[in-house]
Amino acid sequence: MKTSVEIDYLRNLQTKVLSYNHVDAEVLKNQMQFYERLELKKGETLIAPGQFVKHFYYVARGCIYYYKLEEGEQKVLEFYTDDVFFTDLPAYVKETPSVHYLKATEETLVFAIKKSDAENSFTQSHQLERFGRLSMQEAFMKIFTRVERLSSKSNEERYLRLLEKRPDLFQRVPQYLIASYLGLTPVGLSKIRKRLGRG
Amino acid sequence: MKTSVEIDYLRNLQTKVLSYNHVDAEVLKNQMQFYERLELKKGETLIAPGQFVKHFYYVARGCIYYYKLEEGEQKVLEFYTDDVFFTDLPAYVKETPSVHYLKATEETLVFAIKKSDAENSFTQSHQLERFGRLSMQEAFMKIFTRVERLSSKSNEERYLRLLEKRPDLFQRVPQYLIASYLGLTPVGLSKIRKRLGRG
DNA sequence: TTTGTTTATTAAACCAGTTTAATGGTTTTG
DNA sequence: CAAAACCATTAAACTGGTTTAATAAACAAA
Repeated sequence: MKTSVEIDYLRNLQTKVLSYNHVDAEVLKNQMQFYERLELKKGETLIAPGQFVKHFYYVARGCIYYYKLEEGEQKVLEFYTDDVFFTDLPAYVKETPSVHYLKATEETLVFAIKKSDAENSFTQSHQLERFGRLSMQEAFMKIFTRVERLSSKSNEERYLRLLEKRPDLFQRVPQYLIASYLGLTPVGLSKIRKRLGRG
Repeated sequence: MKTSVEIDYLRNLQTKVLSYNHVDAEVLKNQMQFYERLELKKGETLIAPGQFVKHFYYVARGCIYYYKLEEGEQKVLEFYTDDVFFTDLPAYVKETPSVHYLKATEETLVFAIKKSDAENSFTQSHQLERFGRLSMQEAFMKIFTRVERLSSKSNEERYLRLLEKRPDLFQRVPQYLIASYLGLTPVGLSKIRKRLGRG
């Protein structure tokens, strides 16, 4: 599926960066040149265990899921959908082989910036360095609220919250991946849904 | 308890900052002047629900636990012990009243920097801004591995891991707080310990 | 010292999830 | 279009935790 006139996704990326901190137009424009466009088909893998993670990514459109294989079971850590930054941070930061997968659940457009380019631009621009700090801070806060919910809410409450906060996921992602994300088996999630009358 | 010659905790704090990024001696020395020394007695509260969180903190010595009251139950999110940074980040960032507690489990020494001072120094020094980014990145990675364990390890495995990684906690913190941190009731943790032969 | 308070353990009943397996519906593909 | 692959649901047996309550042990205070 494609709109007749393609959206300017690079512009969205710029807007995203600016939402964290002001960056001079020239610096920002220059920064955009480092981003490489990548189209992923449904089911295509961006990162697999053993690989080094040399890029930071931005999902322009589509959905990437981040998971790990634990005793043959997929354990979903996160879904990255339209207009967010992501990477496999442990491997990216430590420059060790990944133990995770990053895979598209649907046709997905991402932009990728090389680690060396990203780091150079942080060094060259205090504004971009701040963008880096604030975006990392936001990522921390998101995952923090997740830990908070994991430690104080029931599975049922977390299911209901996800249904409310990210209803789109239930359309675009198979239920067994959502179950895994919620820390449940597909059977367990099905029982909860039954109990709630298919809420 | 006190050593005959008091340790220079401010020097430890400087070393901590430098472990993230180089900062010119003069800038760092100047930065230290913003830190206010706070001594907390056992059980003393640093932050309680309803309060605004105007500082970022550093535990020089002792232990602070970070928790929330959920239907009358303490839900422990983290223990901050010697030589780490912490604050109630959601309230600090959003400047809304806290919904958490930060409380000392023992006699604790903390250094506090006002948010306005911290932000000014980030603006004035690119080096400090980078320190901010990298320390936030480290915080993210720590909490990320926690989510990973919560979603793929059993309670028993998480108990054993905590025992291995932070054995000191079991000496200085009551077991029911550790149980809460692990997402268990005190009874549940006791059963696991029994099963493992008081490992 | 004794008394009161806090903490850890145990037991028993219970429950929200798991595991395994079978069924049926839906989507993909040759 | 038919065949194959994938996915959600259900049932039944099971399990690792919870809840509640009682007991014991450790600690603090007077």
